[in-house]
This record gives sequence, structure tokens and C-alpha cells, in this order.
Amino acid sequence: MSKSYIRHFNANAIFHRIRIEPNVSQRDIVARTGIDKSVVSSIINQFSELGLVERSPVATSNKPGRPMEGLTISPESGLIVGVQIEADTIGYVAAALDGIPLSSRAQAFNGKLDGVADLVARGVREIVSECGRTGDTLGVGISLPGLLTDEGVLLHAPVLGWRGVPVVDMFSAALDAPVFAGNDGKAAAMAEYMFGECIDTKDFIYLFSGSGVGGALFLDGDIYRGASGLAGELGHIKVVPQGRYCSCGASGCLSPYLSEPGLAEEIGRLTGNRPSSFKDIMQRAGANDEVVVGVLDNAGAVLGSAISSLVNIFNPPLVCLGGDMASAEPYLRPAVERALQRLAHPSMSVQTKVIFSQLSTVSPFLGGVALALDGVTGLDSPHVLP
Amino acid sequence: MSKSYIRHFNANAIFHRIRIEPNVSQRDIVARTGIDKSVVSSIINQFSELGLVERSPVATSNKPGRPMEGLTISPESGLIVGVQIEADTIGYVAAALDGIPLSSRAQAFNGKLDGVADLVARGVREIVSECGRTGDTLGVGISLPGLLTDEGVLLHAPVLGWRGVPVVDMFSAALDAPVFAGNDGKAAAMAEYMFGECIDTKDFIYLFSGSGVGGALFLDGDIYRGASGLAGELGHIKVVPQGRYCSCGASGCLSPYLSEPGLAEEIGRLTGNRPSSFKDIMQRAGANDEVVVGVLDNAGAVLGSAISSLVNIFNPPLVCLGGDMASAEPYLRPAVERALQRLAHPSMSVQTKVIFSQLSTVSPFLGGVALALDGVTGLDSPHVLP
DNA sequence: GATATTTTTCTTGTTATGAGAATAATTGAT
DNA sequence: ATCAATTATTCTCATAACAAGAAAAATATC
Repeated sequence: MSKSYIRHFNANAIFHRIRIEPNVSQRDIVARTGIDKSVVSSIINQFSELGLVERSPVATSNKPGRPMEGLTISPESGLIVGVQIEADTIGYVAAALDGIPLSSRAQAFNGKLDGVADLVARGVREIVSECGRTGDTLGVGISLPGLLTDEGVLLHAPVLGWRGVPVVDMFSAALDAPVFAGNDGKAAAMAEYMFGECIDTKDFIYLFSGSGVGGALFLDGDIYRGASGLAGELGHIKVVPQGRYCSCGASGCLSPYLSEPGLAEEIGRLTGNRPSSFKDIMQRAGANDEVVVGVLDNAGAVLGSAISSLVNIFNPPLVCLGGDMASAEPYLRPAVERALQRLAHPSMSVQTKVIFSQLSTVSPFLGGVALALDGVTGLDSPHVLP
Repeated sequence: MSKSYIRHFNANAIFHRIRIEPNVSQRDIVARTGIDKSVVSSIINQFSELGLVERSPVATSNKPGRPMEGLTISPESGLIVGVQIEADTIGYVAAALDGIPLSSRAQAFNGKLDGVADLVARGVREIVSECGRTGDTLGVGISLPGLLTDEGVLLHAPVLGWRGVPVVDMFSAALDAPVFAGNDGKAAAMAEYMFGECIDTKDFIYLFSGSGVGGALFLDGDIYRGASGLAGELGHIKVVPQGRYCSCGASGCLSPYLSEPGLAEEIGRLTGNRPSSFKDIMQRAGANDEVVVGVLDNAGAVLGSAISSLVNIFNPPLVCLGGDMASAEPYLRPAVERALQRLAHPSMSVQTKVIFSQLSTVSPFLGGVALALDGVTGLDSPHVLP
């Protein structure tokens, strides 16, 4: 472990403190992080010189003594861009270094690998020019629906049909900013930690559903990637012995019970009228279609069983459910709660809060922003922080 | 993060390298850890002055140049003691700082909390005098069958009937050496990492069975304790919907299918002749008792299902099974393999090796030694390393 | 305006790492 | 036997970072 690592570690901790809690004072940072006041002062000075952080007088406190200076991430400090590639759309968000979105848009996508790098490069340029701020683009984060190696190779993305694509190299060649790519589930979990309901929570389990079911293990303040980077594929937890077949080849996985295609398939089988989208499913549920509500309730029960296992394994303070699941909260929650009550270790489940997060619905595509922000200011690679 | 932390981190890394690979040279340590040669030299010199490490000429290599010095943990560097408290026995091991046992013994125990501190203090004194080495007792590690908080309070130990016992304070008062207490499952996992089949493996899942089923998540080179220290209670993974009742109050946990009492109960129910011990079960299985073999095969299937879920969650390179399970390998393995084949994500299970470890049978009570060694040389609290 | 109080910065000291030169200890060739 | 080549370890010195305490800055109250 090197000396400059300490500096970067401390700088990172201070930066995120300021991002999470704008207008903190140096004194508060010292109190929260335990870093020495001299060090905080020195790092803040560097930030300030680099234009990353701004100091502003804070409203009078009616207390004697020198008033504290409020510290905020400078809006002019630079831009980061989040890109989210899905089966039929590509979403873009431009944000300042504090992660607050400046502009966003989505474009239709045919899913073809051919020419996607140039397409994304154009999209990034456009969203940057739209956002109305000047400044360097410090990083682009790309969230992908598949498994990636640590070297930035997309091993397999079923919904896109891509396989063995060196995405980081490919997009790096087309973009002139550092590229950070990651699995969509892990990226979304990172976004929850940075901007969402899990903000500043060091341990939580994240699950999301969409065209598949993904997730991430957020442990000790970071995504757990495991020995080969594949950890956290929570869509393939076994929930029903000899249950439905999953695209992964096994049977009984959580994914076919909770994903949009899985739900649509089941509803179609029972009613002869297969919903065309998740929105469609929600509309029918909203119109009190008994079959749809029943299918969702069953999905909730299965989900609750999976969560129970996760609670017993991790004893997490928080389990966060995102993606399509979030909008289906009214139909899922009762069954989830029932299952937890029945299946989870009581002394553990009392410590666990299960929440449905709206983050990805309210401001979508933040996964890529989280990847970029983590890449740009995090403890690895291209130092923006001193 | 402080500066002395780096030093301790590096010292710890070097110490464990020497322990794991006795007779390494400084040059090899540099190659393996990436720490600078100056730093390695400086730390080795400190170790040498403290009497922790010995340098010895290594057999000639027939290569030109100055021969390397072999580095080993000095056998005279000090003693650590491992204590393992179970329902009916207390086991003791004295070991040098390299962790190699010098002497061990077990004594009968009535399970009473009253007077146990003095009993253990006497046992520690005896095992130390028996071991035939002089030197300070640098730490005592106590492995306990229950859940402990980070503050060293034993929340609940069902098999002992203890509840809310401040074990670290209690044993510290009776012993004049630093006391490190821990959950038996986590301690055993640590022992596997330090001395057993998982040596130097940074990520693995450990499961053991005995009077209950416990385990630990060994992630990124350390036990994952979770936000409140209770993570890793793998005996309570749900495996059978609406299954057998568990002592934890829930139903369908792994524990009642795999623990000695659970197996004995089931065998007793089926044959009218309840085995008195796990040894008894093994003897009947060895005599080809079909019912016993069948019960074990079913236990293996249930275990395999739990392992499949763990594989899909963690994608670990190694799953290690210890305790009673290890001696039942011939009866469990086929069913475990079948379940894995059927249930685990194929692209993940190919990366996972499932092993049955004999460590706890061959040299028992090492859990306490691992706790003590980790406590004494690890990155927290009482520095023995510089 | 003086004093107390609170926040931030500066000064000085200590400890680590890290690059490169120097030293030590051996083999093989002359 | 001596010297060159080679390899392993230690030493020297420069630089970076933290840490404790003094000093300075900025305000409220009396």
C-alpha cells in the first residue's frame, strides 16, 4: 500500500462527504470522517485550487466565533455523462461532478453492435452540448445489461445478443473521455448508494427487475464483485424447487417469476392475452384484473422468499428493490411482507428495512452517471481528485 | 486513514506471507506483494529485532550471486492459545506465532457459565506450561457457539444456554493476555484460511455442521461481518418451503436437515432407534444401514440446494464444508454434486470447487488459534507487528 | 472597543514510502 | 587464486503525508 493511496483515499472520502451533504464545513468533515483538521484543510485547498469545490459563506448562525464556510462541489468543475444501453433504447444523462443531472434524453436503438460506438459518441456530444454548461467531459459511464469482466469486456448480454465485446476499448476509441463500463444492476446499486434511498448506507442488497432480474451486493461500502467479477447475479437465486425454466438454463430461478417477460408470459398463458409491456401489466392491475393481480401477488411471494434467504445470509440493514418492481409496490409489498414474516430469521428481519426505490423511474439512466462518478473520483485509475 | 495504518498493513502482509510460505526470501516477498524492497527490508529488520522472524541461510541454489536468506516465524517469538468452548467440552491449543500447534487437550465441561472464566484461565495456564516453550502469551482466542457483537458480547448461545454475556471482558479479567472472542463458524473459516484447505484464498464460503449448522462468508480476504456482525448465519438459509422447524423459530432452514440433532431425530423417527452421536450415525452408515444412508443422501440434496444458491449469489472459487460434514463426505458428496449440476448456474458452478475439509477433525480447536493470531497480528488493536 | 468563541490555516515535527547507489555474498571463468 | 558477473539485501537521501499545537481570522456579546 502506497502513500499516495492514503491521500487519494482521504480526498475521496472528503469529496463524497461534500457531495452527500452540501454546505458542510471543514469542522463537520473532521467530525464525520475522523481525518485530521490539517489534512482536511490541505485537501480542501487543493480542491479549491482545482476548481472542484467552492467555499461560500453560510447563513449566520447567531453563534460567536468565526462562521464556518459551506463547501459545495463546484457546478463548473466538469461534466460527467451516464449512458444506459438497453435492448431498444439508449439513455443519456449529463451531470456535474456532484451527480445532479443537467439534461437527459433517450433515443431508440435497434440493438445492433455494428456502429454503436459512433452512435453513442454522437449521443454523448449532443447531451453535453444540450446541458448548457461548458467544461471538460471528465468521464463517461456506460451501463450494460450483461456481465462484464474487470478488464472491461462484456462477456454476454442476452437481451442484446452481444458476446465477448471489449466495450471499454470500443467506446474509448470513439469517445475522447475516460470510459467506465459496468453491469446495469451493479450500476443501479451504485446510483442508489450515491443518489438514491441507500445514500451513504454501507451495506445493502439491491434487486431490480426489468427484462431480466439483476442485482448487486453492496458490502462494506462497495459493490462486491467476487473473485471473477460475476458475484451478485441475484436473478438466479433458487426459489422454487423444480420451478420454471430460466434463460440461464437452470430451473427455479427468481428471474422467470419476476421479470417483465416472465410475468407477461404467465399472464398470457392464463388469460390468452399477453401484455405487451410492463406498463400494460400495471394498467391491467390498476383496472383490478384479478388474474394480473394474482400473478403479481405470486411474484411477490417468490420475491419475498428470495429476500428472506438474503436477509438470513447478509443480515443487511436495507434491501432495496428497483426497476419495474418499484412501480408494482402496491401489488408486491403485501406478499413480500408475508413471506418475510414467515421465512426470515426473526432476530435478523427486525433489523432489515425493505424499500421500493423509485430512483430509476424518477430519474432514469443514473446508473451510468454513478459508474462515471465512481470511476472519475474513486480510488482507482484516472485521478481527478488529488 | 493514517500513516501508521499503512505500515501495519504492510507488516501484516509480509508476516502472513512468511507464515504461509516459510523460507521465502525478501525478494520473493517483493515479487508477491508488490511492496518496495526498501520497505520489505526495513520491516524484516524490525521483525528480526523484535525476535518475530528468523533468517537462515537457505540450501545453495547453484546460482551465482548472493544467496537469499530464508525467513521463518521464530518459534520463540511468543505463544498464542486457542480455546474452543462447546456444549460439553472445552478444547485448548497452544501454538507459536506461526500457528503450528505445540500442544492440545480437551476437558469435559458442564456448560455452566458460573466459574467458566477461572476454569478457562486454569486450562490456558496448563496448556502453556505443557507446550514446553517459554515466552509471553501474546493472545488468547476463544471460539464460541453463538452470535457475538463487535464489542465482544455473546448475544445468545443456544447450546450453552448463555445470553448477553460480555465474554471478552469476562475472560480478560481472568487471563492476563489479550482476549479475542468470536463465533465458532467464523473462527473455523478463519482457520481454514490460515491453516487449512482455503489457505490464501481470498474469497470462499464456509459451511460447517455439528450440533448446529454455521458458516461464514470470507470475502475479499476477510470475514464479512455485516453491518451488525450477524452476517454469515448460513444455517438458516431457506431450503425447503414449509420445511422442518428450526430452533430459530422459522421453518425450512438448512440447520434441522444437516445438524447432528436433526439427523439423529430423523433417523430415530424412521427406525425407532435414535443415534446417540454423530459417530454413531457414521458407524451405522458404514454398516450400510439403508435408512441412515438415505437420510444422509437427503441431507446432501438439501445441502446441495443451499450451496447452489450460494454459488449463484457469490460465484465463489471455493466452497468449503467442515465439521461433521467432512467425515460424512462419501455419503453427502454424490447428492451435493447432483444438486449443483441441476440447480447452480452452469457458467458459475464450473468456476466453483466444493471441498470437504478435514481440518477441524485432524487438528481440532484451531478456530481459537486463528482468532488469536488474527487478533495479535491483524490490522486492529494490540500491535505485535510494528 | 474588548473579550470570548469558533473556524480555518500555518508551522514544525515525525514517519513512511520509493528510487537508486552501495554493499554483501556467492558462482564461474581466467 | 583472482576477477568479473550476478544476485540479494541494506543504506542514503528525497519526497509525501499525516498530526499536534500555535496562530490567525472572523464573528457575537458585553
